[in-house]
Amino acid sequence: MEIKSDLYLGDCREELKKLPDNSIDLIFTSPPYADQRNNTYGGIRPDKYVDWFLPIAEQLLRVLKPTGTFVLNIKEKVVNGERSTYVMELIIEMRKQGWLWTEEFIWHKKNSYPGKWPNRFRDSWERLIQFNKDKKFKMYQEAVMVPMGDWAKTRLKNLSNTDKIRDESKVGSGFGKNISNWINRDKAYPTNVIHLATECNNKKHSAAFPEGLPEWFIKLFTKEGDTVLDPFMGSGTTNIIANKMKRNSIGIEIFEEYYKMVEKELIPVELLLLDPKNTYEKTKPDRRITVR
Amino acid sequence: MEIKSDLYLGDCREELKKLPDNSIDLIFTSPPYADQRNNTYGGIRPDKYVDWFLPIAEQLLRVLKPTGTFVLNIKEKVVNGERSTYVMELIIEMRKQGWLWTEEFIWHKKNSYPGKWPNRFRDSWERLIQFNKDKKFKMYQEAVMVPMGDWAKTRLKNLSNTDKIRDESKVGSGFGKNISNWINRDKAYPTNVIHLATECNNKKHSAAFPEGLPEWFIKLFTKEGDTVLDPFMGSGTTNIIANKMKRNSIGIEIFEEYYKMVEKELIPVELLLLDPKNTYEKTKPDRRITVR
DNA sequence: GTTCCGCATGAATCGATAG
DNA sequence: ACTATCGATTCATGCGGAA
Repeated sequence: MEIKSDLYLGDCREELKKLPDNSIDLIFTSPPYADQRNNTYGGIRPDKYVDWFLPIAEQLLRVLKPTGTFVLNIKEKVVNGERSTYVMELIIEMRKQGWLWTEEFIWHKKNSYPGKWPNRFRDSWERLIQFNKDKKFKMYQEAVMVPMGDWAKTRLKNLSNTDKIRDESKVGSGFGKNISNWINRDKAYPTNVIHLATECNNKKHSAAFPEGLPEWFIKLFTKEGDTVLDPFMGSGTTNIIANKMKRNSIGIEIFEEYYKMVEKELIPVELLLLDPKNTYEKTKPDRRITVR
Repeated sequence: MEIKSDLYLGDCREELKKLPDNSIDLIFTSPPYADQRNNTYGGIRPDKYVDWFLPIAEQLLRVLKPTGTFVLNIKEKVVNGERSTYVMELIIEMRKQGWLWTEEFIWHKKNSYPGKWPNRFRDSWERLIQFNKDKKFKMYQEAVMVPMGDWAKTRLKNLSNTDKIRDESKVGSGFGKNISNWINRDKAYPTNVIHLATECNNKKHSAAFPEGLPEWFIKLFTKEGDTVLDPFMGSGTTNIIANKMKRNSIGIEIFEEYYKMVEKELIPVELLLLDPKNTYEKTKPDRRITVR
């Protein structure tokens, strides 16, 4: 199977128009938050945020397949001691465009930014808002099942390495055959709370979110050969992970430096995928998501 | 110190009018969620929820002290495959009444209700929305501190050079007050994500939330002798915990059976408090909150 | 080779100071 | 009065060098 990654350099308000209707299976993106990342999209003011995002949301609605899903990672900032309301207003307005607000997942960031203030604690969670075009969307729940209970974990630890390799060589289809007989009873469906630490220490690419985050949603909402879009590509975490998981990916980035960086990283990944010996699972077994 | 608990039997839309202005330090409540508890508040439909709640919110704004806090425990239900928007609309409308939306805490329910749906996972979190009347409200952060992570113990023994450098570069006067913050510190401030299991095995009453939840917020926003209000008392968890923590409490309940049940439970608590040997801390040391 | 330990830093937020 | 800039605060994580 040939996996493609298409990158666009430019403002997604324009670049999105180049994509055909009903062509995307999953949109996973983290737009610049209000007054954040001022160097790229010019620091959108909280009170202008909804107006700025709505035309983009309309394009996203057009390019998404009816069975597809849009996952929006966002969090409102504090202004003048209060949380801004632009995220809630955005959800209400996007519903008027025709989006269905299916669910809100919580990303719990265990290592949230430190600080002490007289009137508030550290903010350690972000929203992952799931939108759909249609009530009938595709969801592969089995792909993100997690081991149940502690004893299951210890037994997994005691498995031989060969068992682990065989296990992990079957991505998307759950666990490997040889242990599936007894592990099957001990898998549970996850919840709508996702525990992941931020990667604040990665020197190569300091991404807004850890790889595990797009990985989880790509597993849940797409299968191999599907197409993933990130209109605010940034350091390209979504696209790189999508490619490693054998999904086609489309990325749009306004900032040339980021664009070229991602381009450079995606080429080796593609060469790697062409070699049948080098699968994502064998070379990077440690990339498995840790969701509790 | 004499601790009182006043219970009102009736509809809080009427009963709240009996309370004086600016008299409450903390309102902690979990109102009937839309389309539930049909026997009491008549099963408020999601599309009528905001209209139903706003007059109550106005009364709450009136009775709350300017330094007080209102914590609203709520979660929107799924209607027709979509999350309802009434909670978001409520926040937006309450701000127009004069409420400040200070923060949104997440209650992560570790043992959420099991279940499986084709297009959705278990819902394991609820909103705890903090409203205030004024930017200057009272908050006793030290009361809810949690044990620090492991690294801190070793770091406290021999402060790293980084801390000294960071300190000196900013303060200039060497390690003075900054270091003293770290000495003798084995606790850290919590975040805005609260981990508590739901109480699934409480035989007497099926409360909307575990005792630890009101306990945490009572610790955080009140001191002994303050007054806590729950206008939707239900099984009285908030009031009973408040009394055990030596806070005055006011509860309003529309359903007589609940009202009498709470009344019966509160009397023994008050007798207990009159005996100087029986303090909350001595008799119930295990009630301390477990938040991670 | 493990394990241990030092180290840098992150979608943050507040209050004071300056224009 | 209202906005822009700046310093101070503080904890979990993963890396790399040391034991």
